[in-house]
Amino acid sequence: MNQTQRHEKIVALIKLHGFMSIDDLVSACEVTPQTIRRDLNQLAESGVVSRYHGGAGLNRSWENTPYQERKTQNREVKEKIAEAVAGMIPNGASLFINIGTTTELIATKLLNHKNLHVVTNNIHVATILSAKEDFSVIIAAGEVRYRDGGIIGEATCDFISQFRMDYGIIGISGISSDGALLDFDFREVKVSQAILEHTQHVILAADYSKFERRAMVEQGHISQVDCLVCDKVPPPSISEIIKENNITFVKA
Amino acid sequence: MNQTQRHEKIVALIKLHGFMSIDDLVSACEVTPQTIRRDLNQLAESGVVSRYHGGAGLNRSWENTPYQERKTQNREVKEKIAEAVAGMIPNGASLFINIGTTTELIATKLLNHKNLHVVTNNIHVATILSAKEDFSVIIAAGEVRYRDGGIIGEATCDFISQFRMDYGIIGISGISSDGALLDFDFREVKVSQAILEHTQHVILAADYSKFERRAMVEQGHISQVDCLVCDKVPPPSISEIIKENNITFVKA
DNA sequence: TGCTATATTTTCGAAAACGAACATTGGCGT
DNA sequence: ACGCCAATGTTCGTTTTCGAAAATATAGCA
Repeated sequence: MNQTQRHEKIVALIKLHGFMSIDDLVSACEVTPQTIRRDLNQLAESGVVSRYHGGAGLNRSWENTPYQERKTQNREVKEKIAEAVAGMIPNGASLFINIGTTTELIATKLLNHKNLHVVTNNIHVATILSAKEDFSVIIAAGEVRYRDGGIIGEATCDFISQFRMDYGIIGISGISSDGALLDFDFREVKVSQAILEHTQHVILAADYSKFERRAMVEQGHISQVDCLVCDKVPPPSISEIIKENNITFVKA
Repeated sequence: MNQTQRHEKIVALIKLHGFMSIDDLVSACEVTPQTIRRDLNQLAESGVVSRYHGGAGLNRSWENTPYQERKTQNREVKEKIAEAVAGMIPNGASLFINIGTTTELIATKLLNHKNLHVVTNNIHVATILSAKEDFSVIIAAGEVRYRDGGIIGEATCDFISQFRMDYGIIGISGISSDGALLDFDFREVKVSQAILEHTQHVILAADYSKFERRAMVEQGHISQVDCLVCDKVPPPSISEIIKENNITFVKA
């Protein structure tokens, strides 16, 4: 095996496992620890992997995709919201889960449930939940958006419209003070609307920062929602709308 | 922050990053290296993470799903086949990619191409390829099979039948000596048939072990294929069929 | 063949990480 | 207040890993 080939192999192994110790790589490549060290140093130099004492792991820069960053924003808060939402879903229920970092977190919290029937247009949610043998996970068709793994488009809407589920879990980009639900991509909005229309109980998961964010496309109105889960009590204008429409508010 | 909270935080960080060095965790948790060491040893003891010199990484047991194991079987051979197949695809082409460990590997080798249009029923392929901004990745709808991330079912076939692509890349479970293509799941077979029917050039990627494997469901016949990529020359009976049908054979 | 460049192994002292033992802190119940 | 116990910090000798340098192997070329 050539040096270049070995480098490729090492990178592949690290990408597969997340981390490889020197010893692991020694037995995988059948060369001396020193050679592996030299390889790792070179690969680290060129920025392909991150060097650590005893081995090497995934490159740090990979974390810095905008999407991954968003994922760590407000993580503590989002986790609490996610747990609260997961607690509202009974075993055996059928549910929609749409695009969003929060909804993805909710998916991980649902892994201890049993016999859920899930329809989603989020490829990451599908991957997470398909690990459970007793879940039936159905993914919508459409174009996969590269930045967040969301599936959008007309085909997606048509597909979703075939179902009628117990729960719909949706995230949102922003909520304006008059209660309008806002998003950035009109194709995603269509999908969300389809979910809203084909669901018994709609649960909106939104951390407080969403009340201060503007977005371009109107997705619907908070009055279409049955339950709002948030980390803080929303601003007065929203609170009033919630009361008027008998929306359950859950503070995580 | 108490010990339990810190442990949770450590596990979360490791799951997020794949690997954390002692130093990283020290600055993240603001405790002594020794405390982190103690924590990591406890967590490693209870099997939550894997301990390494200088830090800790994701648990090894995660790799041992049957699917992940299959993925590393014959890896060297499959990589060569994958590279050969990827080399046959021109930039800007449209292609189907179906379920299979080999096809997944092919997807990773396609990452250096430009402007591909891909339709797939493999959730892992979709995840891999959606990382490229200039690709359009379309995923089929249907139920996600937990063991390999394949999407199958009637809806999947209908969806695929809407397209007409340049290339179809398919894997296979087994090939019998009379040239029949075999698989284990009849729902998957339907999808493969749909792909065969809606593709200009069908490329079959199969390592030699497939010629010795039996499977239950007949998916089609090797004569439907335009090109076979394999690591060795197939057995005589197959070679004859290949010649008779003018199938291109590529040895990786 | 002999020369040169590159890749790899071997060797070895320095630096880092390790674990064990001991000291300190901060609840918690009596 | 007192002692108890678990968690954390501190110290120190030991083990592991590191990287530089020298020795060896491999390949290409005159």
